[in-house]
Amino acid sequence: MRIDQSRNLLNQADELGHEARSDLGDHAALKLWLRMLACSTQIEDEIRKRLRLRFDISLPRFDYMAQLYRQPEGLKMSELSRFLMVTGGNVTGVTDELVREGMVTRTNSASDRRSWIVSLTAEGHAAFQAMAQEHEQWILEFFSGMDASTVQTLYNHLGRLRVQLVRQQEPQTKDRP
Amino acid sequence: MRIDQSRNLLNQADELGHEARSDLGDHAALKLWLRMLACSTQIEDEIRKRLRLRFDISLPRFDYMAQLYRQPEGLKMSELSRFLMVTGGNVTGVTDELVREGMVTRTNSASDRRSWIVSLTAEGHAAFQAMAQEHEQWILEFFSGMDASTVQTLYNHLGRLRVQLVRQQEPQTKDRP
DNA sequence: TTCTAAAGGTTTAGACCTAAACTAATCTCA
DNA sequence: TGAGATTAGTTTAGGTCTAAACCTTTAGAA
Repeated sequence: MRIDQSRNLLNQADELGHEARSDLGDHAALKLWLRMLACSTQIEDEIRKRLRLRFDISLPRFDYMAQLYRQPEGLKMSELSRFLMVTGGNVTGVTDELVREGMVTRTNSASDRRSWIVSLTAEGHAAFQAMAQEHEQWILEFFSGMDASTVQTLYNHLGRLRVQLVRQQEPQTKDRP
Repeated sequence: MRIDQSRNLLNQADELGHEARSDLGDHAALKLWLRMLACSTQIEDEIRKRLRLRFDISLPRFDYMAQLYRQPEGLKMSELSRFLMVTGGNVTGVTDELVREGMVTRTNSASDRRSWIVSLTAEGHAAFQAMAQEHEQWILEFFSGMDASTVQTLYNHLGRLRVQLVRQQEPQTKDRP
């Protein structure tokens, strides 16, 4: 057979999935990025799979409910769109479905007749709480091989990375006097 | 206004995007995961945007060409499907498009009349090379705030994480004697 | 007030992906 | 050898997302 199936797990991790765009140069940053992407993709896919299997819900809808869960007073559609980083049309569709299933309600905004205020129903609140609890256990499982100080180190480094990314990609310094 | 818009960048990084599923508990692993997801998503979205802008190509097609680039002798459709972690139907569609644009060719397999061997044309090879070079510069830019030793540390930690994930999620030990 | 620009939300067309049904070729093994 | 299982690839129906056109309401300026 052409493909050597007996290579060890470490080499496998190098070649599986996204870690394969790097054949031009081999700068460390590129390799880091591809490995980070591979990890994220793998975890996200597994979460997606488990959410579908255990609760018959998609990840985008889970994220939608998570945003409402932390905002008991509800959110405008446009705020949801911004927080979830998806288009308004998408929010409209997901909201329609979740309303149909009794998970959220649309209320007229008192101050703006164009707006809706969307919030979780009691049923939606309870449903999300149950899902979130299990979701957190999955994450603990995925990272169970990493000791606490390593987790903290990674968390700090990625925090700095994130700040830099935000700075790089939003260079519009809109100073309002 | 209800939303405090004057918070600093660090707090912003905490609350933007995916880092918002964590209101139930606050275990470190969960926070790490959400931050890692936020970083990956942000970088990936930016790459997607730039690929579209500069080369009018989608990220999936870029990844497809990357796989062929490192396999000059070509790949079977099924191998592409496995390496890219997408369904066969998807590979069929992307291949059709890239063939139509002269980037790849389908050749009959000598040993298996069911199979195609897909490989980059000379034009496809050159096109990918140009894109990959620029792509790598983008990555260097994104990680430019991180010193070399930090990059290496992250790379190693994520390597161990990846190995563990593979172990956890493929527990089927198919020993063939 | 009234005209215009902007913002909130919806609809529509289309990109990209999957699962499942399908055809054709290959493999297995009694 | 030959029936059944498996594998390679394609097609189809449907889910999720986006961009852009659209309508309504609000805000700002003359």
